Amino acid sequence: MCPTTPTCDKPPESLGILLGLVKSELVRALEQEIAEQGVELRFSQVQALKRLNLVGPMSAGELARSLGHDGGALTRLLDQLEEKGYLRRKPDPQDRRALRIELTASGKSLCRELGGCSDRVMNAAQKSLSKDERRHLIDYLQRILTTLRQ
Amino acid sequence: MCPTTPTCDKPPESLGILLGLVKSELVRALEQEIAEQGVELRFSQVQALKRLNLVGPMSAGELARSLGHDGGALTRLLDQLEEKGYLRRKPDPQDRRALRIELTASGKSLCRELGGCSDRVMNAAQKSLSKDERRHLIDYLQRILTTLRQ
DNA sequence: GAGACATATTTGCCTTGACAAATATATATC
DNA sequence: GATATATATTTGTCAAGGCAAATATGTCTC
Repeated sequence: MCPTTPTCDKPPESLGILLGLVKSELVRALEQEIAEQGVELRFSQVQALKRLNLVGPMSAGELARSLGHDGGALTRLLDQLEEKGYLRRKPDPQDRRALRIELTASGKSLCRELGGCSDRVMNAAQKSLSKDERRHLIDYLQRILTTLRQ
Repeated sequence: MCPTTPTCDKPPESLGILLGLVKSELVRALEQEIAEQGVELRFSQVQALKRLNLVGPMSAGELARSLGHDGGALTRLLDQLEEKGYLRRKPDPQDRRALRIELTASGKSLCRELGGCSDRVMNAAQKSLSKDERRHLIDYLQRILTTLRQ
């Protein structure tokens, strides 16, 4: 229906671009939902809090890797979230170079509030996909990621 | 094998994060491949050139939309590529507000050189996916994108 | 235990890209 | 055809995040 002829208005996006488009729309949708709850947080900040809430305290490096951020970016993300009182940096008793990042009571309660928010957005976004298709999507992406990282 | 218990080291990524991780690895891989060809271009610049090469001259707005960029970002992208001599801005004869962006001879020949580069990277990345799975992946992503844009 | 090397975090610098305001032109309405 | 509104591009401003250097600490080898 849309062959790659020069006359075709919308040739299929390359995978790289498509991924970027979907991600930025997801970010936009989630940030809007968050804002409607009266909370002032960006996508990455929400993801960091969710991660900490899900797996518990961890080092800055671990958190950076799981969010796909560089160390420098994470330092600044932590600054913002600590400033807002949602988490705190504690020294790691085993390793004096490292930090143990943990949610404050306020951070945990925010995560409870925000809990459904993110699920709602993700569900709405994947409305047209069946349960199986959603699983496959995640699976394909994880396989590509694994390949790219060798 | 990896239930969402607090003791699990690597709970599944959220879709939003996973998309970002895959995209940034793809970008990194492509930029490295490009650099190895001795060409100094970033991911977005390559995508813009490929797009122009594929569908022919178009307005700045069209190009921006197909790359998922804002107008301002596109102006600066065009500045860089025009500076390097790969494209030129011509006035649109039908609409004096608009531009007609077209590749120069140098831009076209660069695209020929780069042609296989991007395919190689994408193929390597999707090595573990079958033809059908690759088609499904694109399909799922496009459906999500359509949903998000209402 | 001294030196060499690896790792965790922070900081500085820089590029990319979003958003909004400005400008120019097109289109529609009266 | 004058006015209002919509669209195309450019520019200013800003925040996010990548990379590299700096610092502190851990680990390994002799």
